[in-house]
This record gives sequence, structure tokens and C-alpha cells, in this order.
Amino acid sequence: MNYAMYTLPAGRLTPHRQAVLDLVRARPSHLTAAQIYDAVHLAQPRIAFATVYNALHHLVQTGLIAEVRQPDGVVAYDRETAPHDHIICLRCGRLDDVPALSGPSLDTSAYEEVAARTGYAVEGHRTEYAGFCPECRSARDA
Amino acid sequence: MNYAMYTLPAGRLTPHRQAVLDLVRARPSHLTAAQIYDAVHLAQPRIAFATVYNALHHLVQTGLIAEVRQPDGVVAYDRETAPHDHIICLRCGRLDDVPALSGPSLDTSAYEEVAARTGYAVEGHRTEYAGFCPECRSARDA
DNA sequence: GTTACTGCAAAGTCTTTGCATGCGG
DNA sequence: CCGCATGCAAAGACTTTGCAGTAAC
Repeated sequence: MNYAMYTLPAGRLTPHRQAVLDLVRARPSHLTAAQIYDAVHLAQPRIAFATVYNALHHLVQTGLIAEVRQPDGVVAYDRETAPHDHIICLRCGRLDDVPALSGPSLDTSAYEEVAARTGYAVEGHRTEYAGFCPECRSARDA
Repeated sequence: MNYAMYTLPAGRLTPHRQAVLDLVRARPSHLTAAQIYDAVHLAQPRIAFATVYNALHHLVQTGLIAEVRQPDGVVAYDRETAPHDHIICLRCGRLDDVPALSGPSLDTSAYEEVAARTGYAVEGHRTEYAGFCPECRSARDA
């Protein structure tokens, strides 16, 4: 599972891989492997499940897309590879990107303190917000 | 999977549940369900896998322990139920708590801005640091 | 010709569920 | 008695792997 630690040579960007990449890039919200398979399979009925997984892993390795783990444990894929925050709906589980805040969401000066308290060499961080998405806000009291 | 949203009446704290709870509370690092099963099974060989899962879910429901999802997708259990940050080793996957920083790790005033940008009603947040744990810091260059 | 991608299917990992049994109040 | 906890086993969801065939360079 430890793919994206290093960016490898790109290999070929085959039609299958291109289709998967286009799909991830087209969507505002994140797609799971199953959702991507379903969509690509409509356009290219002969594509195999493993090929979608291969393509996704390949694209992650080459740094074109990023993996995100949803709270339910399912892996979703994200067109945004730069570090950024996420927000998760407490009711429906939807996962969205948080566009960059005006200031850094967390000053990296906190790294020193975290390092001192944990003994880790701190390399980065990620913040995850939780709340109710627009659709669920109205349904919340139902 | 949406357990811990509400704290339910406690039910019985049976010996099995007590054993599971003791185990989670005794460990500085987080334990997965499988690790907990192994350990409890040594002491109580007749305990079933499902019973450990039941006990864990029950303890989560009643608010005695908390669930954390590791980057590999496996669920681990945490004795600390109050909101707090986590740090994950990039090399071995170990997951530890970050003791509370002196200031809040992220000012809740950012919630307004996140809400404005995403349309969500923001209820909370969690920060996850990544780095190299003490054991892996030395092995990093090997 | 050699390397790398694809399709198919099977297995693997982690988690949940159904049902009969049994203890606790 | 009645309800909840337990044990056992099977199924479920998601992901990975192996291998033969095929396309690309």
C-alpha cells in the first residue's frame, strides 16, 4: 500500500489511464475506485477491475492524482495533489476539498512542539474538518 | 459504521468487555481489533472474534474508547476519547497521540472561513501529523 | 524482441451478520 | 422468565495478486 512515497518515471499514459485520470480530474468531489470503475466501464466495457486499480496506483505513483482515505475506510482519489485540507459530512460521509485558507491552516512552527512531545521527526500535517454538507444541513432536523 | 455519534446507556461491563477496555487503556500506542483479539484470546481462549468486535463497538458507543482509522484503512482503538491530534510514521505506519499543544492546534475562528468556502456547517476538526517515529528516524537513511 | 499494459479470475484482509446457546437480573 | 452477551461460522466489502495474452516501442 505504500505507493506515493517517491515519484517514479511516468511510463505510458494509455487510453485507460487517460480515461481514469480525466474522470478524477472532472469531478469536484472525490471518487472511489468502485465509482471510477463503474464510470470507465460504461465507456470502455472491456476494461477490467484490476486495470482500474492498476491505473489508479500508477497515477498515484507518478504524482498525477492523490489517495484519500474516507472515514469508512474506502479509498477515494483526488485530483488535487498539493497538500490541502478536507471536510467530511457527518451525516452522508461526503468528502470535499477545503480550498486553501487565507493563512496557512496551521503554522509549521507547531512542528517543533509536536516533535518535542512525540519524538517524531515531523514532516507534514493535514487537517480534516467535520460538519454537515449543504444537502444534509436541511435534513439534519428531520 | 456510524457508531459514536451519540452516547448510549452503558449496558453491562462484562469481563470480556472489561478485558478489552483494560487492554486499550494499558497501551501507549493504538491497537487494532486483531491485536486486541490476539491479546485477549491468550487470557480467555474461548473468546470469539465477533465478541471482541462487539465489545469494541459497545465501548465506542458508550464513549469509553474511540476509533481511529489508520492510513492503511485498518481501524485502531484509542483510550483517549477527547479530541486530540495524531501523528503517523511515514515508514512503519505507527500511530500515536499528540499530547495537547500549549495553544489550540487550530483556532476555531477558521471554521467560519471553511464554512464560507465549502457550504458546510462546520462542527469540528482534527489534525494529523506525519513524520518518522523515534525507531524509524535512525533507520531512515539505511 | 522485449517491455509493459490488459483481462480474467481467484485469493486475501478486515469487518459484519445470523442464529443458537447461556448467563444475569 | 426475558434480555442481552457469547461462540461459531459464514458472508460481505474492498483490495491485491498471478498469469497468460496482447499491444507498444
